Amino acid sequence: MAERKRQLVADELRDAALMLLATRGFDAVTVDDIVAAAGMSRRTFFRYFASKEDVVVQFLADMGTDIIAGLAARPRTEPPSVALRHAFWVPLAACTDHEDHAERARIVARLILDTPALHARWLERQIQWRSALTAELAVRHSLDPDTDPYPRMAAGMALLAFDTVLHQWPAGGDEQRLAELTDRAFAVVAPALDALTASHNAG
Amino acid sequence: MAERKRQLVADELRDAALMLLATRGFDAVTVDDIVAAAGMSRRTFFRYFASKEDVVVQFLADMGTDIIAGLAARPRTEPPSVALRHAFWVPLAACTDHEDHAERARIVARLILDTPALHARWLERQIQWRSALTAELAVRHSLDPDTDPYPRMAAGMALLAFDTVLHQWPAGGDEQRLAELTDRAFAVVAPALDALTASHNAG
DNA sequence: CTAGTCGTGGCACCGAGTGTCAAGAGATGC
DNA sequence: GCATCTCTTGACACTCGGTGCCACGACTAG
Repeated sequence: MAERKRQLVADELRDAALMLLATRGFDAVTVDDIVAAAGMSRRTFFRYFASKEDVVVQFLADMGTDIIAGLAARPRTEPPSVALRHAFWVPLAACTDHEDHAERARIVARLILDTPALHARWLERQIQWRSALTAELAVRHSLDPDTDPYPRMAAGMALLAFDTVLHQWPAGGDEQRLAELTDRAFAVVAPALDALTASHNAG
Repeated sequence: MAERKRQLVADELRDAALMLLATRGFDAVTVDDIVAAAGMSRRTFFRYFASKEDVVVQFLADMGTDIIAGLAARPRTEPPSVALRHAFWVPLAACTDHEDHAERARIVARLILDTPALHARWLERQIQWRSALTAELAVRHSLDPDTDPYPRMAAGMALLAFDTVLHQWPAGGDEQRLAELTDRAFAVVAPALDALTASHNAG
């Protein structure tokens, strides 16, 4: 009951923020502007979001856990490139499901790529995902993540593919090409990802 | 003449900052602490460094340009993995040349990896390098960096290898292993980097 | 000795983010 | 219905990073 109200307030804040940020740009909007538009106090804003950047980046909060869970759900017999591509594709496809959700996601993507401060936060988030992915890949292939560079770098390559897709997405127009972009990006890193099976058996 | 004094002041500031930051931690040291230790005014600090993070990150300013220049200097007949590994190895080896310079570099590396704010800046710097590397790789292989994902991802993979080396460097003890770490890291991404020659001729 | 230039310090200011406290809205118990 | 307890909110004050502005002092040219 109180939880719904909390979510409602957060949504109100987030919508007001996204609208202002997308139109005026990140740096030209202060937190006071946002709370004025949402009709709340400055202090309340920081109770719901840890920082101004957080309003935008929190948008991708669940995506990370979904990716990890998706990877864990893939059968271990699958080559790394395939398992990782599927794990990343699921939340990416979810973004394009709902019409308004997709448009908002593109706004967020643009905003993140255009704003240095947000880009930095997005990169930090990526690093968190990479840590989790590294751990998952380590157990998946029975490797020590501290000594063997493969798990960390495999996770990094998957994120690199994901980042490339995100970079090309707002630029192009069609949404259907998202799948194609994803396939092409993962195809580039696939040779290195799947070279594990040989080097693993060898080393 | 005046240039030497500028450099002298900057060094003074940087040394004082690094000493405090390394011992007390990044967040526990204010700019006022730094300028007090260096015997200068707060305003002067920001004339030499754009931000508190900049004191640490500027340490790696020249490295990026060196890497790009190093890549441009490699013969085009070289496979991408070899050319990139050499380009990254040169400034990395330079860090280990001078004794004190090496120790300071390790302090900086630790500081960057341990501090979220600095880590974010380092990632931003990496992105700048990636842009330059992408452009260089694009002309190097006659590809369009906007449509073909390879240049961007190849640059990203090289940086991923570099980042992995930096991550493993302060953890281990020996400096001689730096070359070994670099070789191993680049060996992981080499299959994807050198798959270009086949896909390029095919596509 | 004077005039122009440049680095510097001091000051005021903005914006992000935090701690603290009082007031109000509900839910609960009598 | 009323007291009470809790949870959220708003307001104020404060710290700190960062910037604009201006005046002072040093250094140089004529």
